[in-house]
Amino acid sequence: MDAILTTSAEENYLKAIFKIAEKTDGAALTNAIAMAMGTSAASATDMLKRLSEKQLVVYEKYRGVQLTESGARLATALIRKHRLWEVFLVEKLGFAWDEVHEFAEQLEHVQGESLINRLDDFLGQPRFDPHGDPIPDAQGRWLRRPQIRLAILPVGQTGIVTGVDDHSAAFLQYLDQLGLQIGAELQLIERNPYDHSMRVGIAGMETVLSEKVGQNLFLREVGQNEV
Amino acid sequence: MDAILTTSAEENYLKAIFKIAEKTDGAALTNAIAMAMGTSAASATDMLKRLSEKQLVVYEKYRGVQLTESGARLATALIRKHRLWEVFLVEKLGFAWDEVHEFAEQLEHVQGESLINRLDDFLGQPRFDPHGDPIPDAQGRWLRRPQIRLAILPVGQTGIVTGVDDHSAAFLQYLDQLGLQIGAELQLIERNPYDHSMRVGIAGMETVLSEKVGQNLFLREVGQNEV
DNA sequence: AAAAATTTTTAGACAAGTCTAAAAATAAAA
DNA sequence: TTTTATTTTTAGACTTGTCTAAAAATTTTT
Repeated sequence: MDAILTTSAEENYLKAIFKIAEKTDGAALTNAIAMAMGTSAASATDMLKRLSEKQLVVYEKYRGVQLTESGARLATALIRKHRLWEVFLVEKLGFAWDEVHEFAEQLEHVQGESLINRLDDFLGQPRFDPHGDPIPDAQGRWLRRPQIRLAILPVGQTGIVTGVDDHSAAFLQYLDQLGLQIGAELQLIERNPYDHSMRVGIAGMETVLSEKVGQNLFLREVGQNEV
Repeated sequence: MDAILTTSAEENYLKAIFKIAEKTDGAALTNAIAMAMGTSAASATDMLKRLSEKQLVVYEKYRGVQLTESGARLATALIRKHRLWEVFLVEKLGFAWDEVHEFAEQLEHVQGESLINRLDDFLGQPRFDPHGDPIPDAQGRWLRRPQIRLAILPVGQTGIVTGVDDHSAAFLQYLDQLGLQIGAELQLIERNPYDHSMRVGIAGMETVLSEKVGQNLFLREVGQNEV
């Protein structure tokens, strides 16, 4: 409950650990963390010890770390801040969804509970950010939506774009160009058995998307169409 | 013209130097800087050397520093950011004018030209912050308004509150309580020759204000009233 | 199960920003 | 003008976060 003092660097590590732990079974290995942070394994080891001293992770030599409850709470709060600032940047300041990440990386470290809660209210308590990622509420709870990658959508199915897995500017700009913003409708007409590329319909137009695009695009299924 | 990389600490020193230089004749002594920063003179000396290496100040041993053109430009940009964020916090998030300083201290260090310019547009390019301080534009130009301290306002004169010199929460809250927000009208009825306290009219009510309050309150004179 | 490859940790170093204590320079007072 | 007081600088140390190189532990391969 008492506020633990953390530096920006510590917070960034916590966030990286949180995201790694999400994909694995809760543990994060030193090398994976170093990779995610773009630092050396030696630096990561140093930081893991520091985080361990602050009781934000449980660290076991050669076994990596696991977030403690307060560590996870902190990471979640950080993600909340990041995503709310992204909503602000897009909705209020008019930035494109591929321009906001770096700013949000900085803004998420601004300290002060009341600031982020007031921002949340100002924005109308959005539950998803401009990339479709869920925003935890003040208690750290988030909504999960049923969504499926385009890559595994059944042929003939129609879906609404709900999010992306790849957040790179290059991918987001490509989606913009295709008219595939969040909320756009897409129909999967045919999947090529050779390279798994897909013929799709977007706003009445037909295009072909690579498997890579399919792997990085999330949809909500909305209905079956005859093939 | 090329962007000089600065740390938050360096930026804070630049801001402090700028404010000291405003009050003196352009030079800032080591001790004054240390005092403003709440650090030791030794630490300040270290930093002055660093800023000098980056060509942000001209440093002369035992003589203090003077901002270079790029140093002054950076300090001005920082003040612009601080004050624009304060406007955002008060106008958009609904904070009181005594609550925003600490947040703005953090927000002013968020890097990125486009962010602050878009924020400026979003806010309607305000020329004054919630405390009445002028906000430099993107070119570093600011408006100067004719204003006078209540302490030297002639008796019988009416004024509109335009700003404060003391930005402490205690003072700002006291002003709130008196109904003395920016834009409020105040009439100086009488000045006590013994302690220079003042009998004033605010919104039809009479109160007595100390000289200290008078020293920290700025007004625009709007008219003569018979005594 | 031993050898090879990989991962992780330790050791030692560096930069930024801070500190205290002592030395040096400047300014003020006698 | 000499002494005293003040200001400023230097010297040495500490913390955070980083690095490289080498050592140690673990995992994988044979």
